[in-house]
Amino acid sequence: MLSLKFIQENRETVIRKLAIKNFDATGLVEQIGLLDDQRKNLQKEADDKSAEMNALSKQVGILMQAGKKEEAEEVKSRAARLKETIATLNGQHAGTLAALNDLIVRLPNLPHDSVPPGKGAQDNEIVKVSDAIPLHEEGQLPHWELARKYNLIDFELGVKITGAGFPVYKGAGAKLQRALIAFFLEENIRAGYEEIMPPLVVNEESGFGTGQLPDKEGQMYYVPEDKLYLIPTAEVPVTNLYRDVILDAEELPVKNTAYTACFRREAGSYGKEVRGLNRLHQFDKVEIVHVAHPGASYQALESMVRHVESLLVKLELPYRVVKLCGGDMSFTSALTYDFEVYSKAQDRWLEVSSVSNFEEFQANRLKLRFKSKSDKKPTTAHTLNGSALALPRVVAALLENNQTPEGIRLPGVLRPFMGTDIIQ
RNA sequence: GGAGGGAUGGGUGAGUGGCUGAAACCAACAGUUUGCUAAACUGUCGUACGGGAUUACUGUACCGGGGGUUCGAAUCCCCCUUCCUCCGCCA
Repeated sequence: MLSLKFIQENRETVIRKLAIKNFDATGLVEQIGLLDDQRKNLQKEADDKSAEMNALSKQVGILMQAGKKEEAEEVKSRAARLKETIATLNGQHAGTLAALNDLIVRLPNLPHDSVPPGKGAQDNEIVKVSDAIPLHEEGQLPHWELARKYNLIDFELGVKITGAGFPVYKGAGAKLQRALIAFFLEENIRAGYEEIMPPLVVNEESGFGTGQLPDKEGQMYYVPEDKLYLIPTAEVPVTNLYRDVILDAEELPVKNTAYTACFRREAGSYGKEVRGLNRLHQFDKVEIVHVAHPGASYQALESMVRHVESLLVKLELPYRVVKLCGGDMSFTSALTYDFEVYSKAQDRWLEVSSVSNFEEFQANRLKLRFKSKSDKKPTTAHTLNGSALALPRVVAALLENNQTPEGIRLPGVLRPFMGTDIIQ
């Protein structure tokens, strides 16, 4: 969420920038202004009455000790009447604050100045395409057929034991998962990320902290008995590590990486979008998370983009980098780069990573701040995250792009983890 | 799952109804002293939201979280969370 102070001091900017995201904030900003005035007035009034109350209470104590019982009783009854007034004012204040919050959380994050306008995916800006994009050839098999041919993944078995979207990886298929996870983690650690292995379920506070709740509630699996949510991404537990935290300025930037399974209900998806590995309810992903100084967060974003790119280069996959337009960006992001790999047999671009700077948006909710020794007040940090990388579509592209009559040729970097460079 | 005991500022830890936003010590930070380091001394040393010439100063709230009793709660009562000890179960 945006901070109330920022909204109040930058009303025009908020409205102008959110228009890039095709969001008309005019009414909300105005209502927020009105409610904020109301809130301040109520607080002043309630605080003043409370001060009065505290003074009276103190007086009662002094009178009692002095043995002036009657006078004390008189002051007591005055205080009792004041108490009701204060309760009413506090109630109104709480109500106003809640209403104000409801409005504030409806405002999306402001897009960065460089975000191009646009309605959807067709307006995204392609910032880079790797060399040598292979041509689509007839007769090549899509990954779901290759997975069957080489006995790597059994989709039907997943349906039997769980349901659609829960594939069973077998043999070299299972090993390839482990290999990719290990490869990504090792690369991330080498790039300075500390590995985290977090819980796969989180509580409600964490869901709110990163913004999955309340609006994306239906996209998460939920365990009602324990009020726990299965994580849709490692971003949730890892970023929430820093909820309600004031870091020392010297600790920045925080760089974490985590492998987790991810669970998504994906309500409303269908057709070729969900074929094979294209969209799953459970999948594996290695995530990178940054907590950065506000002055350094875009530098951090660039370094994450370069790092993710290096992974795709090492995997020898054809890829492109896309800067999302205002209309295609998420609610919480200020700037997002998507990485897509080309799938030859499907003749499609598949998203394998999304790298975003959320600036203060998540940190405001998380109350994630930092302070140097000389600072009087804490400053809100910036958070960023990205996939490095999500497995299923990488696997799809690896299988489809590397099919040969002899088998699936694997890139050299996986050899140490697979023990071979061909799947037969 | 059952029984009992805890949760106080960065840390240790005092505080059982009023002058306590919280003693003391440690750590940290700034200054004085010093050839440097150390020591010593002095000061600062939580967060949020208000008021204010946005300086000074000042109000309110917060002692794990929520509710209650009271003129007044860190302190008493209830619920929850969590940690420790014991029992049960268990990878």
